[in-house]
Amino acid sequence: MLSKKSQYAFRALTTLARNEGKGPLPISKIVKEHPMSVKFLETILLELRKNDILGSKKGKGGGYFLLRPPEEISLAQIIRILDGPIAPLKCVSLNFYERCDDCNEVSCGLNKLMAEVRDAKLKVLVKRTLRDLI
Amino acid sequence: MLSKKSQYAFRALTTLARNEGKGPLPISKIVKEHPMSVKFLETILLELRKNDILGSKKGKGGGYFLLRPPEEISLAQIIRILDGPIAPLKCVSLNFYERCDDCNEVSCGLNKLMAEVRDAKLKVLVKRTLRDLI
DNA sequence: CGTAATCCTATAGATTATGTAGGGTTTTGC
DNA sequence: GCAAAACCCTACATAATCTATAGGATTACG
Repeated sequence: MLSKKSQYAFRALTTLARNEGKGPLPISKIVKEHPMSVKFLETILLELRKNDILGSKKGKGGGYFLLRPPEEISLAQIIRILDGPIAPLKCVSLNFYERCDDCNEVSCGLNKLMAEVRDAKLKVLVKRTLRDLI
Repeated sequence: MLSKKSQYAFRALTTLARNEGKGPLPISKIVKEHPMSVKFLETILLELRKNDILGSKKGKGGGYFLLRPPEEISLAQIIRILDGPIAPLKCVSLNFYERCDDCNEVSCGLNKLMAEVRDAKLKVLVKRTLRDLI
């Protein structure tokens, strides 16, 4: 399940994508379109900025903007930043791999199947971008 | 991410699937193959029994057994019982649907994409069964 | 009857998700 | 310059969920 963080992020990113090329958009404007806690959204956008999805401009007339065109920002990138692994198990995660110590022959059977699930999800989440969200 | 509950369940179910047709298998035997908390596994197997995945026999010589052959028990069934929805959003869930009140044109764009993700996951999770785990 | 097993429910403890608080810093426009 | 607008930062509060434990009650076999 997508966290609220990711859901809110996608709403804000939709607005930012629509605003592409029109300069920075302040949080106040985003919240006007999608009612939610300003402070909470602030922390989310900050996280996206630190992960090079968004740029920002301070001061009057400032705000947030996409660093790349919407079609170059996949849903997978956003979800990984805000929710972590897309794979159902860490031991088959591409970006958050962790060895599973209790991985005997059995859970390894599960591994293979969960890698299939991971690939199925990724096929959609990598192909689909913010452009598809507009 | 799969919960520990589901992971433990799959281990136990693997053992039970291997034991198919050989009568009930007590928890003590399962835990011998997969070291874990007996009590925790107990609550998990109970849940699977209440959801018609497992049958049980009480008393001496009792234990748990599959109610259907392994190839008729999909991973999706187990995950839904123990972890809930497979869809990334309740509002596109087939088995756990809930209306999302804040579903304007934007989150609905997300809806469609998340339904794609759901279908991609289901394609694997419905096709794959306990038989594939053995 | 004694032992082995499941059945049941409550709750404890840990972790994560969600949101809030309270300021600090930078920039702009007058 | 200075005030307002906006982002920046971090800690904390609260709630929910996950994980696991406890302690018995019930049933069945020999």
